[in-house]
Amino acid sequence: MKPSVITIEPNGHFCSDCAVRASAVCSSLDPAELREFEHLGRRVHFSSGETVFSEEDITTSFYNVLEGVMRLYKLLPDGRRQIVGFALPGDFLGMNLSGRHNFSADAIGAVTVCQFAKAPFGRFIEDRPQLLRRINELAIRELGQARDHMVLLGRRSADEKLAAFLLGWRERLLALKAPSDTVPLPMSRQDIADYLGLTIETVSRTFTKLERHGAIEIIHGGISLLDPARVEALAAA
Amino acid sequence: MKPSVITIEPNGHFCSDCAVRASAVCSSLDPAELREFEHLGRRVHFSSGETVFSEEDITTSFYNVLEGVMRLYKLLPDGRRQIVGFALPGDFLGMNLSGRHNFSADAIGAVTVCQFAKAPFGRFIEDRPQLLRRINELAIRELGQARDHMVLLGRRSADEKLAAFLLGWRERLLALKAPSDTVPLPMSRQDIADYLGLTIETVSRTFTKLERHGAIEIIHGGISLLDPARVEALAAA
DNA sequence: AAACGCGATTGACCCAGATCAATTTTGACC
DNA sequence: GGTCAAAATTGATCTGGGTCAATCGCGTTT
Repeated sequence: MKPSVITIEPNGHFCSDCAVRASAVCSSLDPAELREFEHLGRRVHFSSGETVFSEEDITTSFYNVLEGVMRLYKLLPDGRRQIVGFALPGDFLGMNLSGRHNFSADAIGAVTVCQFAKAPFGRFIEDRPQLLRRINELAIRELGQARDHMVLLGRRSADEKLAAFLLGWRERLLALKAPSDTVPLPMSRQDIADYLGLTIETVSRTFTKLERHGAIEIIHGGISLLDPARVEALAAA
Repeated sequence: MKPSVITIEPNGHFCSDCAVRASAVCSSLDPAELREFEHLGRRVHFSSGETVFSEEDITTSFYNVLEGVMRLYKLLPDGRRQIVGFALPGDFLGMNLSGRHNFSADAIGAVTVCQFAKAPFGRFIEDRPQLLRRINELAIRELGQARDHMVLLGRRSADEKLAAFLLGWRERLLALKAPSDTVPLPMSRQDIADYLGLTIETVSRTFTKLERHGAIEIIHGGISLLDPARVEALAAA
């Protein structure tokens, strides 16, 4: 889909009111710094399915996710896709060494990001090591998640993959909303399959199987964890 | 295997002569800083198969690999293993958020590391943002490698996995030694299998198949790339 | 040099998950 | 509310890679 931007609101907001103020990279900035920081970023909206950046693109911006969900993925030349993660509010995107994004990012549903041009952001960070430290923390956290995901991809069965995915996703949403046994799944079955290294049919069948066994209920736009303990047992296996 | 240390040489070396001086975290330090840094680390040797640290251990040290190869892995409760990477000279280990290593590390063959106690290293880094920046670079590089590996684990066939592994391993060794079509493989077949999400039998059969097709030759302690172009074609697929 | 042990290879068979092929359900738009 | 198109489900069948089981090669020990 084309990367047409729906709305741009330069300076139309305040960092101090920002939903991700406490969790994003900005949590490392004091109020004075925040006021300066405010001028560097602009809110940009993307609608469902739009591509925020592509794998082969030269990196010109960093992004702070404010609202919505994004899929982060890599494609093989023949079209096979691996989703390497889902980005949620508070996530920071765009760090790399090569000068290119090494994965692509699409909006799943409506997404708002705070976009920073690379150069001014780089200058701002220069004399603020605590911001660098925060970015480093986020990178290290992601690295840990990436390693966990390698275990899932390399060594777990389809049932275990699905169960671990549901629990992991619920866990991540915990930071954003009240805990609940109803787990919204804004991404498609194909997205889930490409995240777990499965096919869409296997994802569908496995959901149905879990439902037949009374572990979950498939509801509109997500699933309900009827028997969390059973799902946890499956995921741990 | 027990973590018995073979040799300890406190201060028995100089950073300025260090083999990894130019590539490791220390490349961000100037000569004066390096002399101070020298007092923080101590060389520690491990022999083949010894565990340097374990997944569940509280992190008390950071490690800079000086010589040798290590396998970094995670275990599932039932014993399934996923190797999340191999560490080579210049690699930096021990960064984490939780206060615990989130993977285990064993020596493959003899290994020498430069070990830093967590607290003094943390203090040293405090007012040296360029060291922090260097650590961040290494973390981002690893994150990119981790994402590539997810694609391999989730979406590639056994043939592609092996071919990509051989080329990737050769590529990494390029930074350490002269380029060559002879690729040493210090790790066991089981290690390769656990890195690629395969079984030892499939690794063995796939090597044999590549050899029958004239793409590689299996030699003692490694393989020889007879037809690198063909292996590249397989890996790209 | 015989015996041992362990990693690697090879063969026979099997099965989890892929592939192929219909439906069925959902949702968006006149 | 009827018409499509896309997403999801379900069924039938196939297969890549796993499992189980020898066997081989080779360095080590006695």
